[in-house]
Amino acid sequence: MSTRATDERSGARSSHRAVPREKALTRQAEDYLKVIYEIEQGGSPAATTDIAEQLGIAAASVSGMLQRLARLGLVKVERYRGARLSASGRLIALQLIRRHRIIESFLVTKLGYGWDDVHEEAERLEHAASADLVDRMADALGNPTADPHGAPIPTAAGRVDERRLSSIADLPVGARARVVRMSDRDPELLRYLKKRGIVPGATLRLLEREPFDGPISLTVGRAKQSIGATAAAAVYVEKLARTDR
Amino acid sequence: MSTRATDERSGARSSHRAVPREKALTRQAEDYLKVIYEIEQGGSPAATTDIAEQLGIAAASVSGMLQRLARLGLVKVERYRGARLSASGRLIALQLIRRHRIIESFLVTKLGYGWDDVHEEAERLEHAASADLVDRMADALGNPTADPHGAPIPTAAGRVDERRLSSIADLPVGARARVVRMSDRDPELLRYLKKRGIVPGATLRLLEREPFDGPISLTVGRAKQSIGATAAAAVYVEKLARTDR
DNA sequence: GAAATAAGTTAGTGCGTACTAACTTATTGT
DNA sequence: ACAATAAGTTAGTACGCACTAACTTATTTC
Repeated sequence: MSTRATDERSGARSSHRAVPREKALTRQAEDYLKVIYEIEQGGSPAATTDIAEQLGIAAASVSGMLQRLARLGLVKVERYRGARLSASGRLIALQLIRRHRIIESFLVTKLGYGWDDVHEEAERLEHAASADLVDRMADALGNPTADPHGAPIPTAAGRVDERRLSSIADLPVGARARVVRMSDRDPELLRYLKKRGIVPGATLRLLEREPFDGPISLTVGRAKQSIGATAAAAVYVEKLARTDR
Repeated sequence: MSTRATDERSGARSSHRAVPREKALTRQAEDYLKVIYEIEQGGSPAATTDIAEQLGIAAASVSGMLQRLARLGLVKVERYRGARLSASGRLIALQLIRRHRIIESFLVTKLGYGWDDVHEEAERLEHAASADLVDRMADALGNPTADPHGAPIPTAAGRVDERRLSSIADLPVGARARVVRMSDRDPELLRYLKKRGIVPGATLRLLEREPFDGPISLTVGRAKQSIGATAAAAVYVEKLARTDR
């Protein structure tokens, strides 16, 4: 409650240096960095089309913005190959994700939002909230390490657990697993899954999987369920030893 | 906790009508409406230069934006005369002010911010927070009717107490008055005033006033103070009958 | 490995929102 | 009343960030 950093988005002081340091990014630029980060988590550089699709804009617009971000030193672009975040771009993306997840947690815990319904609100607030505010929210929540969907919250310095988790869609038949986190994108889907008991912490066993993205049957607790491939891909799990009972 | 309006800033549904209905204003447009509202509270239409000064931009830029706002039916502009809000512009301004004040209250009450230090944060959040969020914050606070600086909070429908208050600067010598509210603009000034006991609810008596915007001496509680004209102009009061003790 | 297709880029356009410079209208002081 | 000054406007420019259309480079497939 004591050491508060001075506002980091006023852009007032200049301290003329060669490197064109953080000049208060626009909301759009921030959004690009975030989706590039997320796409990169898949292993390969972020392709123009993928970024465009995530943001719901035309691919041509992305080409333009990537050049600007490259000029700002936030991404490295290889022409016709895709973009990767630079260290500073990555930091910004992680801070944004931190904000997003803390805000989601706060909305759920302190303001009675449903966990399936906070994404959009957080999406807007993350660009407006100062680092100070986010730290205070985190304090008020007891500095949680995961958000309501089970996603890990990066530290202010940008450290996160980036382990790749498998989704239900990747599980072999017969495997037992614990739900660790789920995508926060689609409220409908989240409600659907919640109704079926598929929430972070739940334990499940995969019974069988039809080919061609067919239904996947599994037990959740002692209930037997059957879900589609899209739903399965949105649920990330941690495998449990088969010998667990 | 039940009836939540659908998001009012998505701008997705069209329902083609003649009137070009609210198409999700930009942050800037919203800011213009707010300062026009505030200036208009002074009695006369908002002059271009005044708007420019409040927003810290060039007058020429304001002329341009006023035309756009007029096109959107949010203000009425009389050339070379200034702008007034239309009914819909006014509503938007009041909703923004509602957001601002509820957010300020929330930050102070629930997140430990100092009342002298919330303005800037609220200034950003008010554009990002949905009506739903603001209502939830208001609920969590017990639906306060004034913010930490004593400013009245408009209802969601846009009703506010718009009585003009006099500032300390307007008080006649000898008058007793109670501090009702103060400008939230300048944190420094607020801290200065707070240190002197000049906060909403405080009672004071004006002892004397030097001419030419000279110092004003007054008693606050039983302490005697002397403050400058600028500080005095930022404190709004309600006169008390001289016979009060 | 050449043709077909997919992915990516450039060019040109439009809108929002700022700027400066130059001009016009309103107000004020003598 | 008229010159000086203040206030406001237009014109032209720039940048961010989107778009479509047309072109280029990669990848896939026969």
